[in-house]
Amino acid sequence: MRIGDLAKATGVDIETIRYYEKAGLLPEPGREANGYRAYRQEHLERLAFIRHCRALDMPLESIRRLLDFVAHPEAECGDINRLIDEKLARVQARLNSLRALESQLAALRAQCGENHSARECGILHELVAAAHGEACACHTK
Amino acid sequence: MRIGDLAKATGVDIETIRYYEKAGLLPEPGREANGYRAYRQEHLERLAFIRHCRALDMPLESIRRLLDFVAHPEAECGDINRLIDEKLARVQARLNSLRALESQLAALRAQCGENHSARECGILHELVAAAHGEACACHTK
DNA sequence: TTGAAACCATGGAGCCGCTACGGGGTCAAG
DNA sequence: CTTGACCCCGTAGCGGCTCCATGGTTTCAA
Ligand SMILES: [Zn+2]
Ligand SMILES: [Zn+2]
Ligand SMILES: [Zn+2]
Ligand SMILES: [Zn+2]
Repeated sequence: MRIGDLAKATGVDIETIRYYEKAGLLPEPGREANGYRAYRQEHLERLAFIRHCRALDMPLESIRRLLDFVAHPEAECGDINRLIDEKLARVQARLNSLRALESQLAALRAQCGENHSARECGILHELVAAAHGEACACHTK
Repeated sequence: MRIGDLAKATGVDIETIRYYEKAGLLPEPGREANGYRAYRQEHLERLAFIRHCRALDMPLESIRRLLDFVAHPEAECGDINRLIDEKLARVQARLNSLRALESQLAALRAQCGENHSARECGILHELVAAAHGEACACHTK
């Protein structure tokens, strides 16, 4: 399997595959006589593993650690749980801040109805007023 | 006002202030005889404006455009509305994908209760199985 | 007066996870 | 013999900082 075949089989961009190799996530494949990378089934599975973890938005460093566990199945899995728990906590924290952000933006947006000159735009007014230290619609409460 | 005073007054890191200047968001201040930056009230307000926008997670490019409106109050504010609307849409899209991610991670986490060897870890099993093309707890639905 | 601590300056590298480039080599079909 | 589809490598760019190295300036106290 050449890199293009692997890319097609997994839906991963060729450059990304090479990047994973350089990042130490994907083991260096053998080479054909002309220097082309020659992949085998194990690479395909490994790449699928990586992409599945990426679909869960795990950072490459976490994936590296998960791959270590795959390679050393005798280790205790406590770190795996912790890794997921921490990721979950980060996602929930981000959810909370995004929810707050959503209502702030909505409050700000409500300050301007139709088109008019920027001078009279409620949105711009809020932003400038807040920069002067006054209360703003988006950050009250 | 020297850069350290401005930093203290706004809570913005000194390096970040210099970065905003280089990025064209903060106008170049005058200099003291020794080359130190000399800020005035207008810089403080401008920086507060920038930070307030950043608190709304607006990218620097959007802030640049908002500052253009402050400088040109006769322009129509339609673009301001659009800017907020687009940001709001992006926040909501991100919220949706994060909500999905949260339940995926929770489902995955539920695969492993207590500590045991990685070989028998439900989490690792799911991830490896998914890489083989089998169904996984996190992505069934 | 001296000397340490705290401030300021510049330019460049590093973070993450790619993505896009530029400049080349390889190989089969027409 | 040329075209096009592949492949190789190395480097730079994205955003929004953050940190570093190296060196000059100010400010205070001993
Ligand atoms: Zn308006
Ligand atoms: Zn606000
Ligand atoms: Zn487990
Ligand atoms: Zn899954």
